[in-house]
Amino acid sequence: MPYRRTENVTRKLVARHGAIMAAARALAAEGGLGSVQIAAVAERAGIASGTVYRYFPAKLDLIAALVAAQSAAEIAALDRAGNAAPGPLSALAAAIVSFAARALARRRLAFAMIAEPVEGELDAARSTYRTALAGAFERRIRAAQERGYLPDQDTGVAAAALVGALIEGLIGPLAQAQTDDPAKIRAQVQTLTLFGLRGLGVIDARARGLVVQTALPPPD
Amino acid sequence: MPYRRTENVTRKLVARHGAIMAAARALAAEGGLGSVQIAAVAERAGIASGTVYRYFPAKLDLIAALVAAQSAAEIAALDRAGNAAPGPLSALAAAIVSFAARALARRRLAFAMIAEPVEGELDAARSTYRTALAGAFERRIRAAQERGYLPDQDTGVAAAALVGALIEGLIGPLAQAQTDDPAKIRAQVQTLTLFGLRGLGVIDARARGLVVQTALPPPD
DNA sequence: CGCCGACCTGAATCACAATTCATTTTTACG
DNA sequence: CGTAAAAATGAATTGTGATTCAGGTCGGCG
Repeated sequence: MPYRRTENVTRKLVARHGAIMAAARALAAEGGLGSVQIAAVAERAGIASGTVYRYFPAKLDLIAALVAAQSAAEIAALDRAGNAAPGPLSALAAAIVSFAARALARRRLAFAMIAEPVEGELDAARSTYRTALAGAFERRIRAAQERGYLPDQDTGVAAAALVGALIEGLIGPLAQAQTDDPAKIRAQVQTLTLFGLRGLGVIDARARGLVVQTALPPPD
Repeated sequence: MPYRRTENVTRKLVARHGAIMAAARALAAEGGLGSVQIAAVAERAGIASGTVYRYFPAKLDLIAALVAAQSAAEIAALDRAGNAAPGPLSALAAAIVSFAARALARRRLAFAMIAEPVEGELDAARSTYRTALAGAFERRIRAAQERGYLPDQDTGVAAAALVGALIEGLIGPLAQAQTDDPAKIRAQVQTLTLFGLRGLGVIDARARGLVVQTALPPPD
């Protein structure tokens, strides 16, 4: 048996897988999912285009992996923020603010992941993310509702509306004119958070101090 | 002068232009903008693919025309609904309900027009629609705000959030599971209208009777 | 050292639609 | 009818990227 996959080789393979993902992510962050082309990814990762296919059977799988990773990271952050809050309503507010602030900090990438136009098949990969995101918010909404903090409502539709309002308000084409001025960003996040909370039925979110500290730019 | 473009011929040309647009529209309604392919449009319109190019210099122009027509029709309907209302807030509510009900009645087409993923260039045509739509809502919001019916807020961001909430709640991937049951549809429209009005700062939209009659399916 | 198979390479191939254009058909009118 | 210009046709061309694959390279091991 003249060949055996040693630890050393395995490490190298894993590193390459990571390099491909990182290259794809970087390209998406710069030019959107449309810029994630095999040739470009390969060049960026310092390998030949054919090599990409030794790690991902097709481009679609690469994109799917990218979206899944990003999705998991965002939802984890959002859950973390919520769990650190004292009550259901402030958990909801924290989740919203967390999502909004992170999305704004990486507008292009966030847009690519969740809203940017791409051709058919590819989109299926992303709807997973939207669904997961809405699900995460829906859990919070339901929790608050059950304890009487929110009026009765269809939590599924409400969660979708919340996600839509955040996406469109933050990263959609309509918000493209925004600057990088931190004050403006903070104001935008507050406006949206307020909109979302009010929409869900929170009576006076501002007075209740739910919309206070806009989280700082995320780590990672 | 052996050839002159007669009235008769002109009529035929106009009819063809219309047939092409109609074919494109039908395809978009069935399979989304991705299905709007020159060959398919031509076949549907009963002409050869090359002929399409005698009416539209490029596919992009055809799509742009399609979106523009649809956009104008939707915004006109929305304005009409608003103008028929007695006050600013009910105008806003009427506009929202109008948009929501019409979109639900033609979910696929509405989605194609405003939210469905498509490749780059093509999307530029659509952002016009989103912008126009947000603008229409923003005018209503500002009017209500000026007369003290709504709290101070960034009307641009608020309008975008409203549009986002409606789109995502109505026709986005998250809402795909909806049935055609009229009762459910009405409930969904109400939930979203309520969400939107509350989000904008209307204190008790339901009690004020703003969210009452969900408009019947549109004509056209 | 030398061999083996896993790995990598990147030019060639394939797929898919938009777009072109040489030809054919239609229309108007003397 | 015959002719000229406009219109229409649809097969061929083009462009863009994904995907393949016939070699070349590399790491481990006897």
